[in-house]
Amino acid sequence: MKDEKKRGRPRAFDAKATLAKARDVFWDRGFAAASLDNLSAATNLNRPSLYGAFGDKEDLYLDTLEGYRQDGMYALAQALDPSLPLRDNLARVYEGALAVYLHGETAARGCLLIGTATVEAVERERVREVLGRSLSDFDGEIEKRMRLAVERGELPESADPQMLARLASAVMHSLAVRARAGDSRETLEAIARSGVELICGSARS
Amino acid sequence: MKDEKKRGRPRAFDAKATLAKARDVFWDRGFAAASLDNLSAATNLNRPSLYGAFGDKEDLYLDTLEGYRQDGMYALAQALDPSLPLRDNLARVYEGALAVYLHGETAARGCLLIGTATVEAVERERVREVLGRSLSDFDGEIEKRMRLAVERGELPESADPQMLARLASAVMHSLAVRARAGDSRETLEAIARSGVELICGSARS
DNA sequence: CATATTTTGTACCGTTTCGCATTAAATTCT
DNA sequence: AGAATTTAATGCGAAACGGTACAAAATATG
Repeated sequence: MKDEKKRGRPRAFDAKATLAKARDVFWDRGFAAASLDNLSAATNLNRPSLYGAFGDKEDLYLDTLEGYRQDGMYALAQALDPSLPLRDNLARVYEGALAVYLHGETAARGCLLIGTATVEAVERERVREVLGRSLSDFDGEIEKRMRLAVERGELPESADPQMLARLASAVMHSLAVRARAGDSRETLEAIARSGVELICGSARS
Repeated sequence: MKDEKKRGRPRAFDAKATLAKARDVFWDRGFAAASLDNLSAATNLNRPSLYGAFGDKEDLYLDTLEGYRQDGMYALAQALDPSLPLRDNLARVYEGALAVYLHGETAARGCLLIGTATVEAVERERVREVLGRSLSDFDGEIEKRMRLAVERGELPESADPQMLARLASAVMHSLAVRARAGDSRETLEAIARSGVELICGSARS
């Protein structure tokens, strides 16, 4: 399913690598301020090639968002390894997020979705749909782990897995915004630690 | 200090009302996607008048952000009325926020700062500065109330007012993002309730 | 009333924007 | 080898962009 020789002239670029470069442009500038010329320069692709391969600017943007979402979900599942205590799971989630969020040149980039899709969500339905789905998928994955924690006794029976998951996500949303607002790594790590403590606090383990 | 008769032709518009209309445009479209024509149409002001009164687009945007920040700080101080229990204070903060965030035509607008300034913060230092200051001022105001709560015994001595305040803000940040992502009022209210419960949970009152 | 000063409205400028039309190049199929 | 097909590259073009020059209008001052 990989190397089906297609008929015409072969592509001189790797679609995945191109998407990654386009993603970085959107990440820094946002969707609206990223011009096709910016994207063309960053990907070393002419505008017509970009257009032919990915569609218009919004299509390309949605592609990068979808890839980012999938990468995030994979990293989340890794961090939530159920053989580790819930506390460690959450700490790993935040640690991994901060590693991504703080990687910026002039200023930290935060989260691609929260940092750049949120602003477009009001007027672009497709963006709003991806953003909404990304957030709720994220919640859902954490919720699964929370439910397991209740079953195992890591959390008391009275704990509400769905709500705890949403609050765990809330801390991440805040880290994403604050990173982009210029908060220091130390501050963000302190918030992450306190978040873990508060959410796992009811666990007497 | 109000009605100093200035020399030339008087202004035919109210600066504050104009800023409010411009703010609405930025709120829906974001800074980058809001054109001077959009702003001119919404404010019923010609572009040169806009420019003369508020400077360039970024200046105008920063003005609206600053006004929004001040309004928010005032509303926050009101909600944190120290004659009420901490629980009620937090609930009022979130209730007031949701009333603002859910007011949208097609989709909910969320928070002007988190929804539209975050994306510009990376490349526009002045926006990043206002956003950072807004977030930390907000944290600080809640922190004051948290410290009072510890003094009064609403929270245990072991509670960390600064961190609890930052986590209380985190819930707000999440509400802001989720509103714009299309979450329902019911969902957001449930998150707010759970947030209050979790943060005030250590209070045995 | 004349002058100075500020705001308003029209029109315009150079640039950038997105998207596409067209042609050249590279590969497979016959 | 030649036809068919897909991609690459150049360049165009109409529209939108932010910003400003300039003249007309409206007020205060002398």
